[in-house]
Amino acid sequence: MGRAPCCDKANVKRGPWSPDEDMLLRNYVEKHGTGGNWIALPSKAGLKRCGKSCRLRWLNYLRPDIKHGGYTEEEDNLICTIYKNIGSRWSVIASHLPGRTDNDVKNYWNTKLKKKMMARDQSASSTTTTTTTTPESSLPSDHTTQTSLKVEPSEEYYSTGTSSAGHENNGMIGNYWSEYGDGEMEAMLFELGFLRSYETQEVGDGGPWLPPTLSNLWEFSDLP
DNA sequence: AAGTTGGTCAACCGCAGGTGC
DNA sequence: CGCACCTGCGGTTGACCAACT
Repeated sequence: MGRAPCCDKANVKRGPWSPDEDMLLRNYVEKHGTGGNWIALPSKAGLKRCGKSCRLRWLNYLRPDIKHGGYTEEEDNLICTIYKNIGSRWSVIASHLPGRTDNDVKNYWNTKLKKKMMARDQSASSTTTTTTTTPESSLPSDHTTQTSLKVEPSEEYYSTGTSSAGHENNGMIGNYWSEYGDGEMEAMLFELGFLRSYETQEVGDGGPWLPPTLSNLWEFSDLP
């Protein structure tokens, strides 16, 4: 005996959502919230849909803060950098892009960004300039082409805030620091142009890890 | 004009993991 | 501890549309 299906497939509507269905779902969630139970939500909202379908529709399309399309160069590079560090963990990648969903990021990567980055990698490999001492294994493969990849760091990255790891210098950066390994984080920061130079620091036994190159971060006011 | 091909994106599927009983 | 239920996730599918032949 297998697991019971999440819904009665014969009695739920499938396929594209109609404007009426969208309105029902939006109205219900805005008025009552999800109640932490997507399975029961469709019947309460008057929808003949599977709970999973409702959840997906809300998260990927109806949420008020959703952005569609219009990816910036900065977002492209951030997606690429994180992807090369952690792979296809779309929910993690999307969590670093305000207003973007995992589905959206995944689609964008598969349809556009992958090709774009492959083309960029190819052109990078055809050039022979190598300007850093960064370990190849821990960096995006196109890290050597800083000029073509250069991202203009934004105020957002430098927004004030205190990370759980005590990297009080940055809001977003601190969040990343608490999520990724120190080496990876440093590599990513260098990639994005936040570090003056990339150099690792040995961490002594027992001692608390200190952001080795926090002083190495460009101040927002004196970014190169 | 009709058929074909390729790109895009919303939606579905099935699995893994978390949680409560 | 084992089971059932639920959510979240990543991979995949399929409908739609535009460009091309």
